[in-house]
Amino acid sequence: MEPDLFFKLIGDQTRLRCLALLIAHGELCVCELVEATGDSQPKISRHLALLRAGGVVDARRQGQWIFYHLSETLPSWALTSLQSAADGTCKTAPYVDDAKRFRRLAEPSELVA
Amino acid sequence: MEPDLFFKLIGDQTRLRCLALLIAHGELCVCELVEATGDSQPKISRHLALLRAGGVVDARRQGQWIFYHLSETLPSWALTSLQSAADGTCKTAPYVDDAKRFRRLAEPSELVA
DNA sequence: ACTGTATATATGGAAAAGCGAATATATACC
DNA sequence: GGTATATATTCGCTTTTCCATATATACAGT
Repeated sequence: MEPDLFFKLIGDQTRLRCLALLIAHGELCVCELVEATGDSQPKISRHLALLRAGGVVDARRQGQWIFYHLSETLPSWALTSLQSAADGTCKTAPYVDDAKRFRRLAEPSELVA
Repeated sequence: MEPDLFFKLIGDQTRLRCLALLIAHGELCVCELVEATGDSQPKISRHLALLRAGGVVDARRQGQWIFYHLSETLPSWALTSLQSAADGTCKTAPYVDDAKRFRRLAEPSELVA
């Protein structure tokens, strides 16, 4: 894991939005990220593929869905950076709006469950 | 300070090499960074200008030299990220070699001083 | 004022990254 | 099998990024 490549991967708003959501919620499928961000599905998918190729996230298929989560093999400095990034985004647009949008989407199913 | 722009700035090897040296030594002039990295002066200067424009570093002129240091106004999440970046680079090429080269350059003048 | 050193900027070109639109693949359900 | 949903990939295009080279500016010493 090359530090400059790691930070280059992190240094994109679309990817950072996805990562912020993944950090907050642990594991999300593509369609949840698509709905939370309001971005197109191919766009999100493409950025997730980059994050996965770079070893930042990992994916798990469950039926129709593919769930993404932070890679377990991230070095500690990378994890710390991601946590700092989350601190930096947690009160900033558009990340806050993503979180709100996601909560609105999640609530109904949470109530059912 | 937009998180994605901050990380994009950090996500470049040349800039990360300069930042690693600045974090380790507090304040350095351009020519020291040029010699420690072995990169060309215009290249280093341009990247420093980007870092300064982005509010990551600040500069202070002293006679002929311009000394660069981390900006004092960096939000804490950015500082934490930079420290993590330093952790990630401190044992990796080419950052380690930069540090060695800098130490070789600094030693003689240290002895004089 | 003139020269040398330190630093900055401008130019031009190559490589990479980004996007939308369309298409392809994989799984689920009937 | 056939249709619907979830996800991935490809294509053509535009924008950005990075570099090397050349040039400009600022200060120091003489």
